Amino acid sequence: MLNPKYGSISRATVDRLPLYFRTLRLIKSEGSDIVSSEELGRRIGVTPEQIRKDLAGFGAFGKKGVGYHVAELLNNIGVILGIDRRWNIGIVGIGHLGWALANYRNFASMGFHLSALFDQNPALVGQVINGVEVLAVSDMETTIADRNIQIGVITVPAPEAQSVADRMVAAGVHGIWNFAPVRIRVPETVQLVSEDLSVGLTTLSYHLRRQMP
Amino acid sequence: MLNPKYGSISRATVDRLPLYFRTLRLIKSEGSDIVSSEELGRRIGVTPEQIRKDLAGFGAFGKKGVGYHVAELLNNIGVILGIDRRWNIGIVGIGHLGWALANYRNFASMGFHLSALFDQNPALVGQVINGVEVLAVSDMETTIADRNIQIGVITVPAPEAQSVADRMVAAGVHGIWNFAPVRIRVPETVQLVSEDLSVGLTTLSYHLRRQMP
DNA sequence: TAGATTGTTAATCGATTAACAATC
DNA sequence: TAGATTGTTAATCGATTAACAATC
Repeated sequence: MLNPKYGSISRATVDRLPLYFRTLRLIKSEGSDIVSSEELGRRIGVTPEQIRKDLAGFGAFGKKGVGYHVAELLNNIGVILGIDRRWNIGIVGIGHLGWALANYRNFASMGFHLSALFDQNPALVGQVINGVEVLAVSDMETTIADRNIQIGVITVPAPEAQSVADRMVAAGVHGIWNFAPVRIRVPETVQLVSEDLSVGLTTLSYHLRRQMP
Repeated sequence: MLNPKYGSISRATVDRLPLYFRTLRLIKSEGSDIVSSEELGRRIGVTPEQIRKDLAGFGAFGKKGVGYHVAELLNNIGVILGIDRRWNIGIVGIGHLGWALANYRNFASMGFHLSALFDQNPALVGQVINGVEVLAVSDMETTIADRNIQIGVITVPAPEAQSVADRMVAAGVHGIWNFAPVRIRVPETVQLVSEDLSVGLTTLSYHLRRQMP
């Protein structure tokens, strides 16, 4: 059963859930019906205690002395993550990264449906990427409303990111996934997740420098 | 001066340094010579105490009663992050994402030099992307050695990622930046940073579900 | 039943925040 | 000098790890 007292879940836990989900899918595809926190932890690189603690925040999904039923746990985590339903997403800025995201097939298997693409470059408008036509940025507001787009993806240059976010919010998106390397501000009612590709590479460089000066 | 007792630095601190660096660059380009932890924190969305604590782990870069000299701090953080030198990177797997990374111009401004591209698809081999020719994956070992490539980027499908990583390590890379959604194992002497694009979108979905059931 | 493994409480560890003396 | 702001120490907060009773 699902624990109703949500909210006391740490950010770190939420970030691990997709890892659990992905690994459970793999385990299921291998034909296992049952998995222990020990085995799951070994494959992900997390302690069994951590997994049990994380899951216990949402409910009691396992059987003592047995383990977790793979298909059942997968289903429960899917519901928790909200990927048991369909989310319509729209990408603004069809540069290299936007184009790559528009073609990312893995998203579909988690309920994310590519509903619209936008770019300000007239040469791109009208082109079809992964079955979706690129529209002018001026069409953004009406399209977000018409196609019931809940999630906006920002892949425009940093200086334009805030204004795109503002327009997305005004048009009614509930969440923004930002790839522009700049801090964006949105109302508290809108969920914002920002990615920063340069952090990873720079972290690598930091550790390499320690090692080989 | 730089504090020699490195090593007690938290992961969270290292992850914030690139943000400091990026924002200081912006502040410098705006013409400011001096910045306080208060102002820097306001722009990044971090408390001033956090910034002072983070920086103090590496040395005393500020002037009491005054603040931080922007150019000087920028230079110091650059040295700490190891982006004051050149790192040669090679990308394996020129799909949508590999292609986007090969074209990412921001990397060059932080010392990352695109030195080689590899793909197993014969149709791609010989093509030139961002001035660099795509080579066959079979050429990987010799090219990594010849071109002194220190950082390998993995953008191949998950099932192939581990074997590509093994070959990179054998060929002598010191760090791996992995985008394949799978856990990769490397020797302790090799630095590994993994990105998982699906985590961000799934986190968004999790929070949206809380808000609009 | 005996062995295994969960869910949960307690102990530890680490990171953030608050406070303030040092000093420009 | 007075005001401002750093660097650092102490207090708080939160997350992870360890331990174990419950129970399949």
